[in-house]
Amino acid sequence: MTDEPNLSVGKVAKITGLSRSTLLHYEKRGLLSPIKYGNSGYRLYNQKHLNQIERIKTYRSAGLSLENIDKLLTLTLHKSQQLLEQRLVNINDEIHQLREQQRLLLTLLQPQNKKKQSVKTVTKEQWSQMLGEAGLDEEGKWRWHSHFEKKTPEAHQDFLESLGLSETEIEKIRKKSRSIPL
Amino acid sequence: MTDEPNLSVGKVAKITGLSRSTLLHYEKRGLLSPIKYGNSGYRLYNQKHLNQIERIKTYRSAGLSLENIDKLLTLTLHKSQQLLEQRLVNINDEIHQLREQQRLLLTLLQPQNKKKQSVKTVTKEQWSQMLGEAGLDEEGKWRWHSHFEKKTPEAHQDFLESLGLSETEIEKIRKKSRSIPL
DNA sequence: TTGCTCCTCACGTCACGTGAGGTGGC
DNA sequence: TTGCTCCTCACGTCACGTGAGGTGGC
Repeated sequence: MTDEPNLSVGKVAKITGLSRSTLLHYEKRGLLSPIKYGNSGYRLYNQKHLNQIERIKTYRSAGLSLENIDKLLTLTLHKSQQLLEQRLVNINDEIHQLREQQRLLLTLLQPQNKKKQSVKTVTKEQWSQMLGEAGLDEEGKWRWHSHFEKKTPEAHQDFLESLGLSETEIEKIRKKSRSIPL
Repeated sequence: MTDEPNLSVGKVAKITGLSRSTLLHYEKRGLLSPIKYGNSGYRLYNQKHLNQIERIKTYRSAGLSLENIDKLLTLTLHKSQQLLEQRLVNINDEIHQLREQQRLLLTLLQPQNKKKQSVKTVTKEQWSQMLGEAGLDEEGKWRWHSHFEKKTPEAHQDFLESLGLSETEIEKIRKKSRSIPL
């Protein structure tokens, strides 16, 4: 029950699911400071180290860099939140980039195959058709756009981008959405 | 009008918008073979090289690795397509990972701020509400799910994931979607 | 003594960027 | 001769992985 260090790297590696080299890497980066003893240089870890490792793992699985994790482990709560929020923004950018890459690939593949042109993506036409089949007429569709735009404008932009529309086309739709009285 | 090599690295860099080091890097990786002349070792590029560079740039902006680009420049059309399609699949995986990271970050930020919990993401409730406001009743919403599921099942899965639903919840919705007669 | 775990370098990965130190052409 | 561009290494980045070569504990 005491917190005496009694775990070797190998054991910690097994417990945490990380590799030995990863553990040593975190140590070199200053994120982890196990106790060394004797002239053999063996490392010993205790429960606090395990907790620290779990925190690091959580942050890593959110895609944060070791540099930022280092800050998160020491900074104030407020600053930490800013870092996490910054990461959220970065993720949005990354997703946008990937979507653009997808669109480019689809145009590159276009000439040859027309059948499965949209692997997992939906086109504007398909979307419109589905809303129609569900029972919405043109006016209903615009009411939907309008609510979407009013409630979460950024998500609306995001959604339109996911349909592969150009910026000018998106702007048109959003403009019209805003002009409709609710 | 002949295709004599007459462009130096610096000029090619300016024309293509790539850096000198990038050009040299592509050369080292075997993607580009400018002509060297004299004992000065100066490189000269011609129009064919410029075309090659444009192809490389296109593939790079689709997120392909230099290794795969090397293959794309030599392989058969069929094999090339497979590589591009593989990249499409990878992108989907990457987007899914980023979405999971977003969800994790939101839960990490949750305790403190409840107001802007969804930066650019829409929740299931919001979505349902918007469809309702546009004029769809419960039955209409399920008709919509059903068409979505039938037309593009993978995109349906993708969409539900983007709302932050759990796998089991998604499976429930898709199952119900499939059971509705169109 | 035999395994097993541990240790410390050091180099490789990926797509470049950034110098350092030196030479060629106008 | 002065700039300007060019050249070839070589090392740094990011988060580790993979040995090599050697030592400590049961």
